[in-house]
Amino acid sequence: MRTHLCGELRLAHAGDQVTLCGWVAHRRDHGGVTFVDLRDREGVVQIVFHPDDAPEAHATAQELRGEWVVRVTGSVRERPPGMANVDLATGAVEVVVTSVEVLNRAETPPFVIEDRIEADELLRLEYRYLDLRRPEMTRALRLRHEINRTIREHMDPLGFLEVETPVLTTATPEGARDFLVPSRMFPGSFYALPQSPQQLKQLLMVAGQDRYYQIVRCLRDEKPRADRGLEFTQLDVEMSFADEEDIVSVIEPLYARVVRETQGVDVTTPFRRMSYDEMLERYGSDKPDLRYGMELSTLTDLFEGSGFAAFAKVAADGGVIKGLTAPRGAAVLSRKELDKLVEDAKGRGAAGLVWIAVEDGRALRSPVDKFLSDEERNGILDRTGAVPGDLVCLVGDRVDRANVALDGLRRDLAARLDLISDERWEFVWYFEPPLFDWSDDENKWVSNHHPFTAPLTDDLEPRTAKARAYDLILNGSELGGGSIRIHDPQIQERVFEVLGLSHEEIESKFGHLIRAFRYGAPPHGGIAMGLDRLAMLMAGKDAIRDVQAFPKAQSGADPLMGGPSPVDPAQLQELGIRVIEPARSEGGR
RNA sequence: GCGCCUGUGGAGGAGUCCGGUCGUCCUCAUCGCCCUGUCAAGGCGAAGAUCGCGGGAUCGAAGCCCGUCAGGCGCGCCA
Repeated sequence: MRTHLCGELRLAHAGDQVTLCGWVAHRRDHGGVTFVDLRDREGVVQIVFHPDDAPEAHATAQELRGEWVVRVTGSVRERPPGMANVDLATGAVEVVVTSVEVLNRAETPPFVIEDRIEADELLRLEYRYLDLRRPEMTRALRLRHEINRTIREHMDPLGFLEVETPVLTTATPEGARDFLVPSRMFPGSFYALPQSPQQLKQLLMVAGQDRYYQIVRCLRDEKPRADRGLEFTQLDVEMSFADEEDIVSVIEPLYARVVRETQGVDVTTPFRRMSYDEMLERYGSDKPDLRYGMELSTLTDLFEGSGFAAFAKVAADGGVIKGLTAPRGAAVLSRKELDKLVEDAKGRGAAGLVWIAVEDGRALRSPVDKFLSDEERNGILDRTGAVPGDLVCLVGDRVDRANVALDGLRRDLAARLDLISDERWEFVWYFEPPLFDWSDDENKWVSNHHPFTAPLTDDLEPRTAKARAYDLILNGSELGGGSIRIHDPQIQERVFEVLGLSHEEIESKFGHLIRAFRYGAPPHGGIAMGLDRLAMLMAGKDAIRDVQAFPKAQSGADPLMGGPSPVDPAQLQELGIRVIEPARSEGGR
């Protein structure tokens, strides 16, 4: 039907006779000569209709409207001198049309199909098939394709087998809320959609499959965010006879390659590494953005018995005084903005925030300056390294709350002070996170990663035990994480003990896995990497929606297909399901 | 579950604090006419809206109050 693609034509094609198919992106009618920008997936090329040379085609060209689908035949020629369009990949040439055929007409689209037009998010989702025609969105789809292709090219020679795991699986009590699928064959019972193929990939290791990977859809029925949806895709990996270094040595070159191929940037390997504790100490976060500095300092000892009562009390009660220094912050931020920082810190749960503007001659300007001794003033300057023009922000609170507040502050200030470079790709691993977390809700210890995560040492004291787990962070986003798994039944038993699980619970929740492990489980470990987020970062976007073909709205609704929707009563009958409250009235969407 | 922001011709925005002169304006799209080298073409003209929805106070509401729906961002939740 066609000989070439619109977007592929170059100077080398000059003189060629071509037939193209595509959508009318723009029509420029000069009364005589008429130009049309013809678009397909590969790009846009200018086609020219001359009234004298091809009167019939030119007449048809007058009728053409935006998004009509046409097929044209003509010859490629170099554009006349001075007429080239350097902004267009095909801009050196144009196609002189001899005949044109309208394959389909189109209604006027609800928004212009152009990158620079920012239509309403909802409208874009409703008409996703039009939104995806925009070159920017086409690029996003291609980016995902390239990432997937790169993964397969990387994993195959390393001996990884791509194995599919079921979509209909079993509800797990741990972790996120499951999406449930009612069973017709077993009325009253439900399948669950996978939150991840965690247990299945471990079973594949027991099955002797050695190295497994899968690009797999996972689903979690939790409130979506800009960087996390109800369904998402992960690169799931599991390796037998593997330790941390084996996992890292598979993932690092892959991610370096993705950055090289999609950004044209060489990132250095090995990636930076930090212990979880060090990361929290230095950045107040388990996913710090290392494209800029502003590391946190701890000043607790400086305020023991201080004249500044608020900090003295925090220090006495076992809290911490931590802070960061915003370069040029005092020079740039207004008083109003400084007050906003305090409000934001409170909004993040901290008791408050103290800002200290450093002025010339080591003088300080701060609401609390009058409470500080000279020793404290000098201590602050020395410990933080602040120089005139800088802004020092201090938070005194329980260590977790201080970290949360300062992490948020650090991110906000970096953006406000323009410290973030779009061209830097700062990977960092953390290792040795806590094995357990205390759950206030359940009033017991729970697994930080999951119950099969191997402890770092014999220490299983929940307050201090560390895990053989790891996370990879890029530019302040968590890309993924995993762990070395327990293969020793006795250690597994002790972990279950800490988690307060009875033998009955263990049997009902994890019986199949435990049983499998009795038949010769190899030492193994793995990792799961979020691909939506990776694509989002590589595309320079703020939301994973922008790198998904058909995303849902934040409510979980699907504006394109109209789901979720009520179903026919007969369908419910068959499943043995009665709806208690009608989900939502008609037209409520 | 909670907090914040948004909703105005087909699209994006201004107008909303401080009610009357506002269904007023800008950019794009649409329709018509003109134009033989533009490329976000240009010129002239036209059409297009119960200001998300419901209620309330007011002589009077796009604007104020209450409720509600939808979208976005965040907290809780979730790796």
